[in-house]
Amino acid sequence: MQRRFRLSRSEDFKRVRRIGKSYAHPLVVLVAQANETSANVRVGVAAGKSTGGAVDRNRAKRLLREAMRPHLETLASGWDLILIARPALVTATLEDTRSALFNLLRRAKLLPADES
RNA sequence: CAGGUCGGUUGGGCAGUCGCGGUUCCGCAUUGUCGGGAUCGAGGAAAGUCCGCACUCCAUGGAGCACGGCGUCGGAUAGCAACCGGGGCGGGGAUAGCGUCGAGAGGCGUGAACCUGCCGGACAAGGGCCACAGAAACAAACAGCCCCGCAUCCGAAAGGAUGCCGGGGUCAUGGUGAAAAGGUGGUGUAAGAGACCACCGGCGUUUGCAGUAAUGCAGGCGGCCAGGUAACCCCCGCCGGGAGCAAGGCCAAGCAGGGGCGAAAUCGUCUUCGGACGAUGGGAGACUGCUCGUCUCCGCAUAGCCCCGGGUAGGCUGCAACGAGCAACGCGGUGACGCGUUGCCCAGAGAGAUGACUGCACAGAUGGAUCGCUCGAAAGGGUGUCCAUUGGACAGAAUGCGGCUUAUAGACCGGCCUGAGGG
RNA sequence: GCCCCCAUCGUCUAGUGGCCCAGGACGAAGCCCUCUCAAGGCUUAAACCGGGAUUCGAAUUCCCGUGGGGGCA
Repeated sequence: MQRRFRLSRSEDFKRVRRIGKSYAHPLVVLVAQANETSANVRVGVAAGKSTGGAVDRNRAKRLLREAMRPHLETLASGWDLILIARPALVTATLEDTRSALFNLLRRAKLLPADES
């Protein structure tokens, strides 16, 4: 996932967490907020201390970024998303993460019509 | 070969596809959050932050005190208390092994490699503490033993016995305790005691030998014996200014022009009579606890590099390297480490890059085949081959280095000690 | 990333190296009281974060680790 699709500013994270809508899954939590000023989708990835050590946190974030990658070009633009890793994600495979993320994106009605 | 023990190396390989970050080059009807190429991209602990440095800031890093740290000897280093090699005293190794006694069980003596803890001073001086128990915790007499006196009794006397009696000697014996003025044997004595003697143990001192030294071994002499605790205060010696890359520098933006602290003047010279300069004294601040010393500012209502409050959470730099640099080889050293030659330029993010999938081999583990070799009477064991399943730990750089500590599946290599057999 | 601090029953805490197999309060359990509950009374259980060192003796002193908490642009 290239940097231009990433959410990085601290204030952006705070805004999305405060007023965005959240969707939960045992592996991952999705927080979404519409943002007209942004040209494309921006995604932030987070893993708290409860996820594990530095190795586990990095792996969880990599899995989420890799699972999100195919959706970046097709998703409706103007959305800021945050993906929060849960402890069970450490033992999940890439396929598990993909299906969990697909499930969440559909529930948030972010997928284009032909994919859903 | 068996058993024990210690150290070192490694920390997964190859290929393909997709993806991420840095550097650099090229391209463009599209100069961008563009496209393409080349190249580089985690560790031995990157971790804990326990020590030590580099570097930066505190104007300079000055003296003394306070405070803190360290403390056997020698070495290594830019530096370190922690690293390396020795020494001493403990604990383990040790139900090893060896010797000896024994029918045996086992007893006694001695006990390697190696691991591990501690290390100035308690005789240079001083203070404190040592609960409970115990008579007494650094000096002491509870019981006991012994002597003398007195009283009573027995006795003709000599003398003997007894004592809620008195005075003294003594620590051998008893009990307490973690610890009670060396141990054994003798001499000695009223009873005893290093009071004296022999041997042993310990301390001090001295000579010789070995060693750079700590120290060890052997001998002589001496008082004959001095409790423990300094990871309690303390004394002696040595070392240390403080903070830390969120240090620090630059730019942009933003909030403000808020509150607190706050002194004392005197004299001289010049004067255009407003004042200026100098000296003494004072105040604020810096040197991060105090004093001195040094420096900056102020001068009668304000200065201040002071304190509080308020604001910013963006970018560039520090910061990605010619360095206490890395690799290979050689030499010196037991080793920490040093020297030389050659080659190399080797991660640099910023919500934080090194991953995913597939295939192929390879260590290893488990199960099976009962096929081969081998040990065995057998049960069974060892090893090879084939098949299946499984399968690679701990863990992620954030200014950089040296050491330590902690976590770590396995694989490979080597040293030392003890024992057995063979040459 | 860097720098500090803390750890004692379930919770909050006290505790000069020995008087501590660690005291108190709340809570818990049992009993008494009451027609029942509450209150009250009595009783009981329950802890020094782990390991090593110093010491005759460690919750306390020293070292190493573990787990929490806080501050710094």
